[in-house]
Amino acid sequence: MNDSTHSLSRERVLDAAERLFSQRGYSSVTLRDIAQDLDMKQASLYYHVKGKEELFVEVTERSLQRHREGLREVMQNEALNWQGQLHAVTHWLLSQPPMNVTRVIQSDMPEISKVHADQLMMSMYRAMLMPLEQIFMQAQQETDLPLPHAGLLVGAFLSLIEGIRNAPTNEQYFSKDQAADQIIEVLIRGLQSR
Amino acid sequence: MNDSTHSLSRERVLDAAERLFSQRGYSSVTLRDIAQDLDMKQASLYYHVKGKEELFVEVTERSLQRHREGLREVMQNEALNWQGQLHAVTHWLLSQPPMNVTRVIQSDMPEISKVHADQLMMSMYRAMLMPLEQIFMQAQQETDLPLPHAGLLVGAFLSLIEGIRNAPTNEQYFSKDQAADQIIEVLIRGLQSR
DNA sequence: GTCTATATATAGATAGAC
DNA sequence: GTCTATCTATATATAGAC
Repeated sequence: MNDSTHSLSRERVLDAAERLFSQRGYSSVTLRDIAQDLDMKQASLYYHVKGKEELFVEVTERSLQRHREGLREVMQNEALNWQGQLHAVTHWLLSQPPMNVTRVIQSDMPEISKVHADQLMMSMYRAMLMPLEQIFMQAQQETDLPLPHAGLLVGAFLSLIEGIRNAPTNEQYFSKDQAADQIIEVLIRGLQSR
Repeated sequence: MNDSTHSLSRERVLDAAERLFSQRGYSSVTLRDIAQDLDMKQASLYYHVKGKEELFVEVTERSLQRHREGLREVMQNEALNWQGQLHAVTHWLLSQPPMNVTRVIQSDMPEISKVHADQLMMSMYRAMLMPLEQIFMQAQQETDLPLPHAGLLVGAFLSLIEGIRNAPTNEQYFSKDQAADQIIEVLIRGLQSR
């Protein structure tokens, strides 16, 4: 899509970069970290990519396109009600390398050029915020409670996902997906008794 | 508490460092950024602090102690029910520079020494996770719904706070506190009609 | 307490051999 | 495609004048 060569080793570079960037953020990850992860030398990466910023933009863009497609599919798969969609997209998001919207916006974006930052913001909106808004707009229509604006709910929901990701697995017998289901049920039904 | 001198200019250094670190994270912020913010030269910072890592640890520790004290106060102020406490601690957290637990753990901690990381993890638990767990344990007792483990709820709640912080203020006429109240009400009552 | 100057370390990037 | 060697830029850190 972006570059010419689609060799296998290039894919490996992108995969490693995406995993590291998405875990620790743009400025925390060095090209040497990525190379080391691949048992390569830092300079060898330059055969595959133009530079660090271009690498970050490409893997983030690639991840966002995958999110766009993945969310679309999981949302239209069997006409679920919005509650079911909420569970489904949660599981799908947790199956992916973390797309920590908060950190990307607050820490990563300021480190790259404005052109690239604007581009990623646009993609992020189209790939994640727009699709998820649809779910909450459905909820708006069905409920008789006064709900916050859908955009606000989407931001809150995406934060929740990242919170679940580093939930303490120590003291419990639950998988991430089970923990996620429990949290999503709270989001749907509330903490309070009826 | 930590160092000897408590001059006014030292406090200004710590304040600037805390604000920048808490906004953009450890590795994104350079000592030059902090110095520039204070109209100083980078080298001048070394009169006040031993180094970047020590500066980060000190301001993070200072912030956590403030959180410990602030949360304690706001929670015992007038015996609120847990719903009221949830709103109160939310407002208090939003009045502070962001303590983005997710980013601190995932991005900042790996950049510092294990000793310092362990120290901060401990303080973070005592200052934030423990006090907030009490609120959710109250909720557990009152509700007849099967709720997730309190630790999981705390993690989700703290993520929510950070999500609210960078909520889009563009298209709405609401303040952060109003947006927060709306989200917390969803957490309490749920999205779904009763 | 802050400065200039500089040392040292590290990161991104390039050149060229293989 | 990957390597070694190296350049350049930037960041942390130190020395010493004022």
